[in-house]
Parts: sequence; C-alpha cells; structure tokens
Amino acid sequence: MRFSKLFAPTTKDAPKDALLPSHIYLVRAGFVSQIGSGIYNFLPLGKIVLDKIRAIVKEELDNVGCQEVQLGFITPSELWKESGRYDKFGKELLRFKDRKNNEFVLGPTHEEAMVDLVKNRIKSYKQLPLNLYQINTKFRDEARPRYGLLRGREFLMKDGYSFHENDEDLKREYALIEKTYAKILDRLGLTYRAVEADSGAIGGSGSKEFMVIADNGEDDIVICDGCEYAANIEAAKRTKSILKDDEVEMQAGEFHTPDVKTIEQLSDFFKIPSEFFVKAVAKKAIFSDHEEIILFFVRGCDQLQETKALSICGALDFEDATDADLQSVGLIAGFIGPDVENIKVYVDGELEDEEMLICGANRENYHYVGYTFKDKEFDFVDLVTVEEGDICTRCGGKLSTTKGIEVGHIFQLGTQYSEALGATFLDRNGKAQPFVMGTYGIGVSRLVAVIIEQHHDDRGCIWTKESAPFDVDIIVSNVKDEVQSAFAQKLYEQLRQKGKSVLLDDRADRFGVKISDFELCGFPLAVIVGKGLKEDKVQIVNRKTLVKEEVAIDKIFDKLMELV
RNA sequence: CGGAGUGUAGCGCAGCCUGGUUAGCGCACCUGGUUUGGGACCAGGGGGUCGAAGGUUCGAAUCCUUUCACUCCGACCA
Repeated sequence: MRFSKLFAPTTKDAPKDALLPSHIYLVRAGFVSQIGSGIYNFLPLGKIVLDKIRAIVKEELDNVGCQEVQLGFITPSELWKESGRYDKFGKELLRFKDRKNNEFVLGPTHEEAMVDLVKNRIKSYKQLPLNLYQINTKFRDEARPRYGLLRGREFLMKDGYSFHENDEDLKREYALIEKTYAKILDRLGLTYRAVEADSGAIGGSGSKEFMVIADNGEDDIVICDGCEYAANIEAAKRTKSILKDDEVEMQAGEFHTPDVKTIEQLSDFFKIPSEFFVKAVAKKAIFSDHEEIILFFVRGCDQLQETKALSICGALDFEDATDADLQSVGLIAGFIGPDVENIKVYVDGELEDEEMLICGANRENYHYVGYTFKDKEFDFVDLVTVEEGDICTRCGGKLSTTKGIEVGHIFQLGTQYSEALGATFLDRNGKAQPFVMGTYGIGVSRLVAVIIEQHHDDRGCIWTKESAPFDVDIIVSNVKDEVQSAFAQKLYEQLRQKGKSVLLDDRADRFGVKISDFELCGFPLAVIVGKGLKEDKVQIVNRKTLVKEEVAIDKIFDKLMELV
C-alpha cells in the first residue's frame, strides 16, 4: 500500500472527548471514527487490525475443533420471550418492529439463537460434543457508552456455544477453551490474567474472565503474589482475619450512644478499632415480583460486596434503602442490629465465631456491646470485599488489587437455556436430555483498543507483531529525490513479492510529517530512505524502542526479511 | 436513569453576557513558487443554512420556548 493512496486521515489534535490513550490514538491515527454514541466506523487501518485479530481468533478456535457459523444479527423476539430474557435483559436489548408489526431485537448475545439452531438438528449423544461460534456484530444499548472502542454499543464479538451430554464433558471443553483463549491473547502480545468471576444472573457452575491488565480498566481484580490465584473483586475470596479477643474487654448489654451512627463515630466514641463493630447494610432488594428490605452484616472495617450479596439473595437489583424504607419495617438507621424479626438477614461468615462485638440495638440511640454470633441461627455467607493486603485462601500469600479490562469470558452454563427452549438430545439410554452447555466470548473490537491501551507511548500506538496493520513503513524522506524514490520503490516491490505487508510512504510531505505519522500509527518498523543513501545507507527504526539502526543498502532486504 | 455540560468550516476554538457591517482565528484543504532528516515558508484561494424547529424584534450565532445530538460524573453493564 502507498501512503499517498491510503485513506488514513491522521490529525495533530485529538477529539476533545477522547480521554484514554487508545481512544485518542486510534482516532488521531485514522483507525476509527465515531458516527454515533458508542458506534464507530473502522477506517482501512482499523479494519486491517480488526481482521487480523479476527483471523487469529478463528485460527485458534478452528484448531481445537470449533466451527464458525454466522447467525442473524437480528433475532425474532419470540426466542427471547421463550427463554425468559425478553423482560430480564432490560433496556440494553434494542427492540423494534418490522412492517408487518413483528417484533425483533438486535442481538446482544446469541444463546437463544444458537440453541434454536441446534435444537432438533442435533438429536443424539453420538453427535456431541459440538462447539459452534460466530464472529459477528452485537448491539447492546448501553446506558452510557464511553472510552471509545472499549465500551461501545455496537461491537464485534466472538461468541461460542458448546453442547455436551454431561457436565464432565463440558468441563473438558471449558478447560480447552480456556487454554485456547490464553493462546489467542498470547499471540496478540497482551499481558492478562484469567480470573475467577461472578457467574451473575446467567447462572452456571463456573466462570472465568480474561482480564487484560491496564490502568484504565473498569474492573477491579485481585491478584495473589504467592500463587496463581486471581479473581474479579466481585468474586474474590480471602482468608478470614482473626480478631484478638484479649484486646478489648466489654460487658454485655445495651449502651447509650446518642446520635452515634456511623462506624467511624462509634470507633471514636468507644475508642475501639472499627473491626470490633458490626456494620449493618440495608438494601432494598428488587425481585421480579416484589421488593423487600434485606439486611447484610459485615465487620465494621469491611465493605459489603454488592455483587456477592445480590447473587446470595437472588434479587435482580438493589436500591439503597431510605430512612423511610427502614422505618416501614421497624428499623432505625444508625442503630440497626442483627436481632430483628420478619426481615431477611445475611451475616458475613467471618463474624460467625465472634463473641465480643458492638452492633446496633435496634433502639434509637443505643448500641449493643458484647454481642456474639456464636450459636445463632443466621445465614453465614461470604459478603466482604477483598482489600489490598488481605491473605490468599490458597497459599497464604498477599493479595493485591489492580485494574483490568475484560476481553473474554467463559461460562459453564449447564442446562439453563436448553431447558428453557426445550432443546434436547437422546442419551445412551434413549432418554431425552437437555444439552449441557458452555458459552465463551471474546470482545474482538474491544481487543483493538486494549492492545493500544497496553502498548502505546506519548507518540502514539505501538502495535504488537501479530496485530500490526503493516509490518514495515518505508519512508521516502524526499520524494523529489529520484534516487530515494527509486530505491524505496524497488525495496517495496521486493518485499511485497515476498508476501510482506509493507506501506510505502511516498507522500510529498516533509520528513517530519512522515516519521510522526509512523510513530502515531505505530507500525513495528520503519525504513528511512533519505540522505544516508549517498553513503549507501538507510535506517531501520524500531517503533517500540525508537532506536535507529544504520543498514547498508545491499543488506537491507535480507535484514527486513529476517525481522518480519 | 439521576446530576453537570457542550453543539459555530474536517479538527480545535473565539464571538453570545450587553442583539446591529460580509461570522472570525489556529490547524487541515486547493493553486503557484521556494523548501525537503523531526509536524516548513511566501503569495493567492475555497469551505458555514452558527445542531434543529418555533418565537420576540426593524434586525438573532447572540434573547425566549421546545426538541435533537454528543460528552463528562454517578448508577447501570453474561
């Protein structure tokens, strides 16, 4: 490709709304452009990268026996109603009608469509397992798209679905896909962790997210410094911290604590550290058929992990309970304790054996001192948010938190969808069974941005070897110099004949423009054909290190063949 | 969905408060010339229904109303 013909409108200024490096550089370098909120055009350079990533994903999946299909982007609403997700998915699901008034949705994910495809076509256990995937546009009407390609409404995703006769085989496939995903991300040159994740409303017995480590990530992840343990903060576990009982002595009973409501105030008031207090977190839990106030109790120094709480009580959503909400069920904000009637209560498991605690007395201006959870009939469950410095449950190592961007998610789904949609096969005994399913996603267009999020400097993009839109950019310093032009032209042709992906910057601009565009666009290597030609020399520039190396013109071809 | 903003040339912005020539500036673009190893210079030039609709007024980018779009913070987000 000649740069003079390439549609790559590079700019000096970034759009004012771009904040992240990936967003700024991808726009400035002319890889993508925004056409609407959360909707992006891919220009030639961006499209090449997208296709390269897509090809890697396809290659690795096909290698392990997955088969690519392509489902309709638009799905009849019927299927979504059958699975029960038509209502559950909420406003993210974009719905519309055709001229005949039939209802459709723009596919945000394709469990339903894929089950429908397989249903009645795969009839016997002999045809299993089966792993089908597609790399196709998705649309989710996000409330707030942001960060360029990282959180768009329209995006390219690889979504795969596997069908099995039993859990055991699903687990085998799940492990295989995990390995395959790792390989894909390795090839793309990304630093990532596969972390344990909350399975969320989707259910299933296991799920892992592939998180690319990046400062601008939206997800908090917990990593152990001693072993391989890594988890999304929503699912992270820690070793229970033990209280030293002898530090504090207290006599059991109610204690007058006028207007002392928060843990901080209590800690000051009693001159006792916050871990001796019991924090009550009241939530208004939204269920499909009703709302209800639920209380969660954690140690004063801990934070309630809402995602954990949500999946434990099975609610669809939480709202903060207002003082009025609390009053309506007989609770007084600031003085809530665990001993309540007719209210659902969950207690963090770490409190189960504690004997000397201070909690609300469920009476205005009183707290209860010397409270014990021992031998009480509460639901003790994991509710806490893991924090920096907590101890790993597996190896005793130190846990630390970092930011990540989710680029892949794999689920052991089970029979949820196959049951809902009546998709069965005949097992070895001739009995109809629902398919045991797995589902696996990779955000392909998100990966384009993620690579830059992880690989850039203050001059622009730095594409990794397998993601780069071109391997080499041959810069003709001065196109009016016929010797330079002719030499560059010849080198360009030679490399192209060898199948290399080469860009020839033959624009009439000055050297500075071309070298800056090279740095902005982030091709791995540039060859500068310029003044040095008089001494039979050109230069190779390494984009990553920005180091320039002089190479004799009779060696340059071989050198490049070796490098790319 | 709650809160806060912004819409003026391809991009970045000024003008608006206090209505009044032909709506400006930088970058980009076109023509000619001089340049050519780190985003050149000189000269000339093109490009705008000032987001949209309605209203007030002799007169609206500017004031009022409505609406749309986009952004930011938050909530949300297999």
